[in-house]
Amino acid sequence: MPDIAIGRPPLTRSEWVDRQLREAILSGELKPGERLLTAALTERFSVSPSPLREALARLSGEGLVSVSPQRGARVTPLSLRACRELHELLSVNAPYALELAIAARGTEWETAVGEAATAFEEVWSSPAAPPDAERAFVRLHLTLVSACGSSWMLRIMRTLIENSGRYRVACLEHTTKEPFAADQRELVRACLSGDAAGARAAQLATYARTVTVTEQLVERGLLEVEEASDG
Amino acid sequence: MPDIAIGRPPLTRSEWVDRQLREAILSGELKPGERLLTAALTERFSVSPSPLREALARLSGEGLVSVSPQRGARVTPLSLRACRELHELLSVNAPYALELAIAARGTEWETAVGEAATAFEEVWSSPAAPPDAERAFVRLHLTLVSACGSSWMLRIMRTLIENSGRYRVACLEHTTKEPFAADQRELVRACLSGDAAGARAAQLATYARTVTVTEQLVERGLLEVEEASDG
DNA sequence: TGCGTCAAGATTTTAGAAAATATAGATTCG
DNA sequence: CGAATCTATATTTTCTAAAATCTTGACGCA
Repeated sequence: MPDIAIGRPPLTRSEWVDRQLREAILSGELKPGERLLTAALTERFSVSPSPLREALARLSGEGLVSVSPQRGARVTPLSLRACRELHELLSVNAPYALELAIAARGTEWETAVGEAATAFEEVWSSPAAPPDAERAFVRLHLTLVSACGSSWMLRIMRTLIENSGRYRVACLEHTTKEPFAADQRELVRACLSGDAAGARAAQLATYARTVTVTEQLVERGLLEVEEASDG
Repeated sequence: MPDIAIGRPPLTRSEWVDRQLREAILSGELKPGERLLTAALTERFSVSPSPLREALARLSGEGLVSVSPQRGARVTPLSLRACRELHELLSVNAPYALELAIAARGTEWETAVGEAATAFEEVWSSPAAPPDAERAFVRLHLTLVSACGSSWMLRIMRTLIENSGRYRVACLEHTTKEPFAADQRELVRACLSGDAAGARAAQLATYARTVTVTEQLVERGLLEVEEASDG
């Protein structure tokens, strides 16, 4: 009966497992397509099936894991199609969210953005591991849109950014970070100076880049994605 | 040990409870803000806490129920703010989804739309109960965007439409259906004739109408919404 | 050899009860 | 009398174990 494996439980075990799993998936430790065996996970996290299952249900709702009714759960596979869909949705929603955030910007938001940008810069200007870089990326982007004033928008953006992050991490393992970092620098500059058009352009550039790089990686066989099963 | 209370379980009990709860919430039987007591629900559905809790976790992921860590779950309250946010998001995403669907339209889609439109007309031209009307509405709109080719878009649209449906049901209980029905007729006509601009206009009209009517209902005290708690 | 059937094992899913946590009411102290 | 504390109760949350379901591989038959 080890109290709790490591790190403090946020509140409930279910929530704690949720975060652990999310982190493991986003970092790529649990690989796309990998089966999520109840037995293995209850052992790993020292919890019983109930909270584990609840966490899986939540993650499934966000698209990070896929569950088939009586066949268990697995980390949602990567696919070119999903990559394009996600970034298409981001292209539609993110500019709008950012526009709202910029229009409503205040000192509080600006300092938060500044801090997130600094953290981003520190990680991305050093040879940090892709998962760490991705964490900073997600933080920066969520901070940027946090002032949009719409909790539904935030919910959707969070889901989209997290899911797209899985592709970004994959990209960063095979290509240079520079172009991405440049996009984000421009994005932050534009946001803090109220340049909505510039911000929009920078956002779209990053999304397009992620899709392009992903496509290239798949072409070169460096990234395995789910084969399209139409039948 | 009554096998299963009523109606056949789709596959797992968890899924079955999910659908029952979803239906009860969307129809307004379980009212906004109402507490969802574990004991009461396990009794009502003749299931144990495990599948119930899993269903609640999923519904919470879609915004239909709100759970506070150690304080239980409740039907997510209605609020003017959420209503505006939802329809703003619909205004951004739905036209895009519909544009894709119209561009990719085929005979299969057209017949499905036709059937959904017929079912819609039958229900909306008679004095049916709002929940029945809403079911037909959701079906029609999901069918319309089903051909968009993006499963992520469908996921988001489904969530948005279902949540906005709670406000539509509330509206229909106090106002005439006519204007809404007219919007949908125009929407269907435009879609089937490939008129993307007209379809977009009809969509936006419905969304705007829902927000407007909701605002009026709240003003007149006919609809109770969560008071804005900023602290 | 190829295909359908059947057992054995693995895995998910559920139940029922126990543990942990929050809530409300009564009590005591200042 | 008011505030804080404590106790009893209600509720959520979790665990253990059992039931249901799926998967795998072997066997028999055409």
